[in-house]
Amino acid sequence: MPLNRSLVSGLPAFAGLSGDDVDAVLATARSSRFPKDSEVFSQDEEAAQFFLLLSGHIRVVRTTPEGDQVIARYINEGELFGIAIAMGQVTYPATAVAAVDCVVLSWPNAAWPGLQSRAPAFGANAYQTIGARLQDTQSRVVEMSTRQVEQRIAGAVMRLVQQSGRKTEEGVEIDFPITRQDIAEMTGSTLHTVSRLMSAWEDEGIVKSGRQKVTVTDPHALMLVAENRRKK
Amino acid sequence: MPLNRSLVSGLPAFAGLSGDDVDAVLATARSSRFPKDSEVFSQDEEAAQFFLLLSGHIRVVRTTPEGDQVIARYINEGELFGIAIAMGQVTYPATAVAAVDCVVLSWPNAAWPGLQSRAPAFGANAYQTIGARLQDTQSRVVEMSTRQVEQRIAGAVMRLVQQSGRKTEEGVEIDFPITRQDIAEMTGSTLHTVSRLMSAWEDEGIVKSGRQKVTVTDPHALMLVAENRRKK
DNA sequence: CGCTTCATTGATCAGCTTCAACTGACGTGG
DNA sequence: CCACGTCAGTTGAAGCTGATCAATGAAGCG
Repeated sequence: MPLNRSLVSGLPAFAGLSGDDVDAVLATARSSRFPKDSEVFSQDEEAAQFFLLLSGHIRVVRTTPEGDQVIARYINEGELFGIAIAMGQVTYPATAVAAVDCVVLSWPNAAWPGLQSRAPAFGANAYQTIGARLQDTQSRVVEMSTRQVEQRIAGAVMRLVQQSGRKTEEGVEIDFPITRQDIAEMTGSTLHTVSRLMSAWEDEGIVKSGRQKVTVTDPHALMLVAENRRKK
Repeated sequence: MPLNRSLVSGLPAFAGLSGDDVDAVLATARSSRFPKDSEVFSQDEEAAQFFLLLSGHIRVVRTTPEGDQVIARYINEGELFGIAIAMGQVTYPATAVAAVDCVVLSWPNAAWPGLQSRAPAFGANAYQTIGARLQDTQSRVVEMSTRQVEQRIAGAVMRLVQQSGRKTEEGVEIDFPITRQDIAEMTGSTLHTVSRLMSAWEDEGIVKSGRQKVTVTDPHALMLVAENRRKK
């Protein structure tokens, strides 16, 4: 069963491609399901494919030799991931875990050169994705070097709701289950500190949160926290 | 005066190119000198060119709106930098400062598409550079999240001597002037902490350092410090 | 229902920043 | 060429942020 171009035609990764080009790219792809908590690929594993997330949310995690985990990023619907091939990497530098049930497209790496020549815009979009991630990651280094934990956590939560927020009657909720531990691993902190701060924010009416759930009720106030301009 | 291909033919950025291709790439380049402490390009400035460092050392710095500075990386001889064009960026995300007198090649961004088709391997090498920097930066995030300041500083010094070391009779010296403040800005620390730790290392016979100068006399011991496996 | 996972909250403490003062090296202009 | 100003580095003291340790509670799951 061939994949329908309407699945992907609106995505940034396919911007600038003709309908025929889209079909040509899809011809070498296949679609698969990954249940919640399953791994799409694993750190240091030989990179044989690259991926696009059709639906769901994926957590990209790096583990140190000592066993410490750091969340490199969350992948949202429509984004490419695992594109080691486009960076000239032989292995995946991190593990990709389905944060919820996911549907992904995958291409064998062997298809990459052909796609490059058949639809150069597709390759260019992939490179742009990598460039954007490099900038994001640099910004994260700057943030970790210059802001305190509370500001970093506030910033991380802001970004999560902006990229993966879902409106509810209470505010904007992060669209997938996320623990205090997860937020700690995104910010270079501990679940204890995250818990304390989120409790304090809840008292101030900035967020509402529960088990694996975070809802921002006052985004403006959270922004002020992130910028350290809140009146205490 | 045309540039001689022998200037660059051994560099990774030109790997896989025929001699004619190298000449074609060089045809659109021009060479210029930047004296110590001058800026090659500036953060948020519109990106009009991309660069390759022929000789010298360049410091790439990000400045926050609050005025905090973070050193994103040092560029070594033979490396591409300022390749915003390859990441689809309109402005430079950081400032590039000559750490010593430098010679750089520069290309107008307008030449990029032509180079891509004339010598695709050149483009591929640029993308590989970006991919490698993304991995480096991710590793830095992991390091900042999981290691203490002493380990991070030791790791940063190790990397500097590996990438830009020059053998002397005392050990391996970092090949350009670097201050405690610079090392602090690379590691998310302060010049005071860097100074204290380097003094302690000097007492232990691991390094010798002076004004804008760092020499590692016992790389193995420094590695142990970086891995937190030193017997105190 | 018992077990596991996730979250909360208090108490303690240390690693690192911040503040402050001082020293020595460099270079430059009179 | 020397005096002085600036820059880089050192080191002590104090204090705070955030980690660590510990214990308890609540929610979900098999």
